[in-house]
Amino acid sequence: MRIATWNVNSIRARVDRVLAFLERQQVDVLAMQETKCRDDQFPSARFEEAGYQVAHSGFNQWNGVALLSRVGLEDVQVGFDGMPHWGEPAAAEARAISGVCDGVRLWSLYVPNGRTLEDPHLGYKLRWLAALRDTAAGWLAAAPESQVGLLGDWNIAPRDEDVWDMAAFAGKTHVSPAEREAFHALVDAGFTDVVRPHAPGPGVYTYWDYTQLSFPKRRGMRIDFALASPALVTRVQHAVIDREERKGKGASDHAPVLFDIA
DNA sequence: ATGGCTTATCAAATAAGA
Repeated sequence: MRIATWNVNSIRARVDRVLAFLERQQVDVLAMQETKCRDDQFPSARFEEAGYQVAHSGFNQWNGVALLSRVGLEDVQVGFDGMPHWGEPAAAEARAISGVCDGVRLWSLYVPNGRTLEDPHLGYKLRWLAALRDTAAGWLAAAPESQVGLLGDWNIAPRDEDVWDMAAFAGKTHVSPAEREAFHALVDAGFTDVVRPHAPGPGVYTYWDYTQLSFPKRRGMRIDFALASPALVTRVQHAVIDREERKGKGASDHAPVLFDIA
């Protein structure tokens, strides 16, 4: 089974490209982030025609997460227990959706950005990650053999080599100790990055800013990850970051991240 | 060096991304 995660940065602007990607890479399950639309605007029919079941959560033009599966999509859940709220009035955002695909519970996660180190959004980001850790740790405590994948845009560069130049990120989010600790708390809870061993750095990224010719200059960030529970890790055979999808007209600023399980 | 692209939105500036 081939599983992928991709921040598509608007599904309506990218649907043809996503369909071509699914065909080219023969993807069985795709977790998408930043669909940037409401449920009624999501192009479900296009994916159903291609043989995929669809689950989407989107409330407005911000955020939005989805799952596509051609190997079954059962017990869909929107949000996770204890997921923090944001905004005025405070409400749950469309940043988490999951379903069971051929026995594996896969999550599509869009971790809050954080914006700046002084912004309240950073506290929201850290609370969101802490709540995810607590809830996900509970799943493994209750069922240690459960197969769970936490896939998505984490908006964190866990290592210095995960950004093109640490000096350029001095005083910025995504590389702060607090954010990195929040990421490692998930790892410590039993969720392993299944892609890095197959796509080691330095210089290996999943995101490149649209501005300043970042992509051709190879100035990127590794911020999209697929983390797997212990029972799922043992099934992983291969993984790759599809850099080709960042090329050309109409590309998302993120590249898809794929892995195969036996 | 200033957010220098890209997307969405009550459609022209603004918010958000990271």
